[in-house]
Amino acid sequence: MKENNVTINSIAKSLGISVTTISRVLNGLGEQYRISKKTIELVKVTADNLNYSPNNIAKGLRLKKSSTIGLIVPDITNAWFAQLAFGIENEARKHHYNIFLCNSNDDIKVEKKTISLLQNWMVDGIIIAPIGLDCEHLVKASKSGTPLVLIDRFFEGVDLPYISSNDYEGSLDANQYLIDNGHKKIACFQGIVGTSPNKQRLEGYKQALKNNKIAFNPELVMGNDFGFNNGYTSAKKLIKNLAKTNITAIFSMGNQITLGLLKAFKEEGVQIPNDISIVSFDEQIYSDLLFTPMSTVSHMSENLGDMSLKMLFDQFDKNENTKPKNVVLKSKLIIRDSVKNLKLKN
Amino acid sequence: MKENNVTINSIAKSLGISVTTISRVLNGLGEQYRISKKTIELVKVTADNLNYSPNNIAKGLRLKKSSTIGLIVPDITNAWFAQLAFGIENEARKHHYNIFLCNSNDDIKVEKKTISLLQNWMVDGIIIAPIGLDCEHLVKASKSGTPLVLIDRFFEGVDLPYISSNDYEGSLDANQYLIDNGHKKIACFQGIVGTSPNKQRLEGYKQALKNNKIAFNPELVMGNDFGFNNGYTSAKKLIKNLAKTNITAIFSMGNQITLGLLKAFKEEGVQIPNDISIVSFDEQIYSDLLFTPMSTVSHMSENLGDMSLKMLFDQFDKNENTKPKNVVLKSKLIIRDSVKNLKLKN
DNA sequence: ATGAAAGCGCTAACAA
DNA sequence: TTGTTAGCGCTTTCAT
Repeated sequence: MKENNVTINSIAKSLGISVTTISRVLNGLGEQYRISKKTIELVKVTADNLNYSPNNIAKGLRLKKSSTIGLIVPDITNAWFAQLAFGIENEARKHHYNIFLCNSNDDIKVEKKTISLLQNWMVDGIIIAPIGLDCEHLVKASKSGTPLVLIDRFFEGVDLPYISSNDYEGSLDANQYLIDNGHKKIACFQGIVGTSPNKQRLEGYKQALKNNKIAFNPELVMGNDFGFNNGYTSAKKLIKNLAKTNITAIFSMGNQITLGLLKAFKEEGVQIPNDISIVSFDEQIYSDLLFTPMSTVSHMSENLGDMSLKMLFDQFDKNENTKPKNVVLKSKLIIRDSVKNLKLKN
Repeated sequence: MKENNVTINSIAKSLGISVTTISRVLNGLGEQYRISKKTIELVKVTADNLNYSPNNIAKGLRLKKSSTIGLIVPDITNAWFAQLAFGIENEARKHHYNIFLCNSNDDIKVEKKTISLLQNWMVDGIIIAPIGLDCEHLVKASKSGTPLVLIDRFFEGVDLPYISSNDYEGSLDANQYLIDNGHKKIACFQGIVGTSPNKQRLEGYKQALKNNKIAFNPELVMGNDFGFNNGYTSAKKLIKNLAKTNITAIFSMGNQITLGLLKAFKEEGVQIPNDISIVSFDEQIYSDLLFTPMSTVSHMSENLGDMSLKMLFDQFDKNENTKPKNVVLKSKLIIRDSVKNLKLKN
């Protein structure tokens, strides 16, 4: 903690002027209160000389406003969330807001704790990519006066403003694309079971099968984590039984999963797309540069930061009749070389 | 801002007990002050029922301690810093500290502003990956009572504790490796000129040349940014004159630069390592999975978060004679397939 | 075993 | 044009 004892109080004393005047001048309210130019100048100069800087904590206590926004993501290491955080932080700074960064680690307990921690910090609002297993604590937070914006995931039938990716559609498209290329036995490498994006993506997978009259086989759905290791171990298992199972394609629900999976395939000499086809969620800057250019579902938006922050600020005005409109990001299938067309003879 | 009006004051009133007692009980000091078990129980239960949660801002003002740490990185989107942030945040949470995340965008002005902003927030300390162009403001901050830990970069002859990567050695190794493989005309794709890692890596490059009696040619050093686009455009330029210049290898100073460069080469059909060899700074989880497995300089440590936080906490104790020891992360050359051995006939 | 009161640094209603 | 003062919610010294 900085040990700068220069306060408006100390300035006031040393100048023989009241704190009010100091406060006013330093907040640019000198004109408004018709404080004499002499005084204004004097205050400004001495504040400068003494290297005064306001104590935001005291300000926050007084104003009941912290100029701080909480950002909760599952994992800042995930490029998608890093980009989100970057956008938000940059935009927030322009508005003189600070960002509390918190990782929930996709752990609902951590998420709940974090929410209340942030509330104790009197954050002016929270932007959160929720785990999605539960939303009671979110509703409670919102009701108790902490504006919320959900990002990436939302809750059906719950009145919390959100910016969501169209996970369902993205998944549907990806799997339809696989099916269009003649794939019928498609393994599904999933993330954390029960989380909202996982549910949506699984729904899309199932629906695509259904639309094409392919029976859903729960044994083809594997894994329970969005991380690299999950992809790696699942892939190793899959490779063992590849001949038996006749699986010809994989639908991967996350970029980290996909990397793990690629690593395993590389180690085992499995060729993509010759031996197995892949479509993966999450377009990345390197998707095109992998040893097999990856077909991906992209669901990023450049101005995600602006958008989410704006949705939050809109709530600050408390104008009940201007509820922020929810946003659904379009997802887009980017086709590259990781899927083999089984309908073509080769 | 949460509008929870439950304060120790309101509890005190409703219970007809003094705030002092409430405060003591709620801070677990009941025993110590020999408050009767009845009262303790009563206070705890009502606090719970009323859903009381302490106002950290008020606490901070009183205690002159914010339980908050500022983290300044150039760009959270860069995987290296994301990993750092993840580690720090996780560790900080265990100690009930919050993290203010700030991107400096490699802009020294932003860095300076951010430092003073964080100081106004009374952060208990700052962990920063400084731009490296200047350190006056850092020294000032440190002297004024805000403990600092520099990460990734440091300043020679300046008494600020740091955890640094051994950029110089890493660069020296990488370039020696290229030279050992018969490369003499090595282009250097650099990041932001003047920043500390860039300087160090450039030094390593120069030294490697010198050690092998190869003249340094400033025209071979190109670019001025750690981003993707810089790699891309520099590579495009380089390709145009590839035949003329006889450049056989590239030393890239950052992973994002390398991705841009790969993109350009892919577009232009330039083969790696046949047409040109590459060694890149920054090992990434996908380095092995690129269309040409990339030889990289790795300089990450798993427990970077713990370490940097610990260095900060050590300073809190203000025990002057236990100054934290600086740490230099070993850099390690990881050899893959992106360098051609020119000494072998093919 | 419990409480009164001061004060952290700031803002703003009210006064003059 | 400037100042007095109360109070944001909390901790802690000093009293009892």
